[in-house]
Amino acid sequence: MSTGPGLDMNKREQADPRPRYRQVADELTAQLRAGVWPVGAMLPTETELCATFAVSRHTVREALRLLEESGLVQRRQGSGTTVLALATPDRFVQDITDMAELLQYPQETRLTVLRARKFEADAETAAQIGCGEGEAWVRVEAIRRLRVTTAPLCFTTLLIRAEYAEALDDLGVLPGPLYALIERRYGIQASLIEVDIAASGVPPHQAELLEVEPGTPALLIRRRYLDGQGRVYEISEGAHPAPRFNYRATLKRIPELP
Amino acid sequence: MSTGPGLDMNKREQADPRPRYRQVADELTAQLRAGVWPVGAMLPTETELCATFAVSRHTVREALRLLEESGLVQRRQGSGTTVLALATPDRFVQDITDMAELLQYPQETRLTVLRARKFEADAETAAQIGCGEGEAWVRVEAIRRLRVTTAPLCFTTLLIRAEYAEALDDLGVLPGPLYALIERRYGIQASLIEVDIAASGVPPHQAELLEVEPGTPALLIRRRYLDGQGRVYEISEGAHPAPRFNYRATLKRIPELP
DNA sequence: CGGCCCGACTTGACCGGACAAAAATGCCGG
DNA sequence: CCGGCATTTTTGTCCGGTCAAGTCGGGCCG
Repeated sequence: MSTGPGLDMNKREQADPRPRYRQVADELTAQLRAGVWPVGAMLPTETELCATFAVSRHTVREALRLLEESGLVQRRQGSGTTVLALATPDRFVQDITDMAELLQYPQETRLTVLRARKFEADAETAAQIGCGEGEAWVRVEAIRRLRVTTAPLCFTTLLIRAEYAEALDDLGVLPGPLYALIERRYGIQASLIEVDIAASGVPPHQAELLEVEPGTPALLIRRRYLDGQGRVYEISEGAHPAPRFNYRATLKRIPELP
Repeated sequence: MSTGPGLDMNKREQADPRPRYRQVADELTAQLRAGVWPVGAMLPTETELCATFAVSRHTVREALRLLEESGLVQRRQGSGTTVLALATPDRFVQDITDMAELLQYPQETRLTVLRARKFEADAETAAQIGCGEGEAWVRVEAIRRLRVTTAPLCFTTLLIRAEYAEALDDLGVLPGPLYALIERRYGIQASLIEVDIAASGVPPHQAELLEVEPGTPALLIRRRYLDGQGRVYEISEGAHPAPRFNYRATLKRIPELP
């Protein structure tokens, strides 16, 4: 039953024979964009969506999975599907502008900027969805701005996530899914290694290797930060055969660095 | 800072009554890691895997989807499923080391290093899978090192992908899936904008905005590169309502930059 | 009135089947 | 020998159903 006009508007059958669930996902995205459901609202149940689009539940679920991977909605078993973000073209321009502006700051001060942005986003989202800033929903928009995703593991993602690890921790975003992916892909458990270079007394440019535990080497990717108190931080992702939590370690001075 | 439980609350996923397809995916991953199938080999067909694990084809497909998202295998309709990478702990250490070494180079020379690495990886993979360097499979390992994934869109990913856009183009990796995600999420078509700053005559630090077409503004994220001939490139991702291909545009001089 | 339990509702996982689409394969005639 | 065509193989999509697991709210009982 071709009820929805959105389903009928597939333009070129021969050029774009899109799968059904992609059509459903696109139609849902369009409705999200049109403001049918505001941020924080709940989508119709999967059964209702089946009736709406005249497809089976499997197709609806596949479409919802695509939307969830895109970061548009969030599904919770037993509860329902909620709208995470209103992804409009204006929002895209705003996001790009924000990130472009962020890149203009020196590397050392970006974390400070991000922290300030977090509270702005909290207030903005609170006003948008009409609840107090202390509510759990307030964090949605802030999290969206620096979302740690269940992305396929690529090292650039890993690196950039390590770069903002501290800010992400402040925002309440946990790197669990990423670690799960590392575990599945490499068969090891990765750990977040945090080093207070200022406390170690070793200048960052002279520190190369650190030991998390005696006899347990841990590789690290050098990333240096400077907080407001002039303390230098080095946060990295490394390979370490231990459960996931933040490690603190002291630096080891090395003689030479090519 | 807010401290809090931090990563501790993430540990509630310790007791896991894992879904079946995750068990299948883990078992397949383990066999991949054990070297049952070498890089470039083809996995058993889905029907055979159904018989092997005594599950339905849907479960096998879900497991293969997980593996594909993790970058371990590649599926092609009509052909089969092939092994992309042997993801061992040693490989993880090697990858981390590679990226850490890459980060030690100045930003301007990283692309040159990546290009050199590409040919090394080509030769290495060719020897590993036993085929000529001209074969298509040679690119597999190189692609894996800087894989453009169909990741949920996060702007850090987008930024870092833009940073290596030129290298990724050299490696034959096309940013199609990423654009498709941008399109679904924001309802617009994003484009890769390439600017030859040297030809425009405008110094990079004085150039802020560019016009792809008359009257069509395109935001850009500043990323400057220097190739071997001393030419400065600026490659960025922007919002532009046009089909996906690389744009060339001239820079516009701006008076001031904070 | 408050805490607890049970049931309705919703998503998660899985099955067995069916057909479509793309690639590989083999056959055949030039 | 080789190019074109039909067949087979393999993955992609979709259906309708079943059961499990988590969430939420209302009613029961202390």
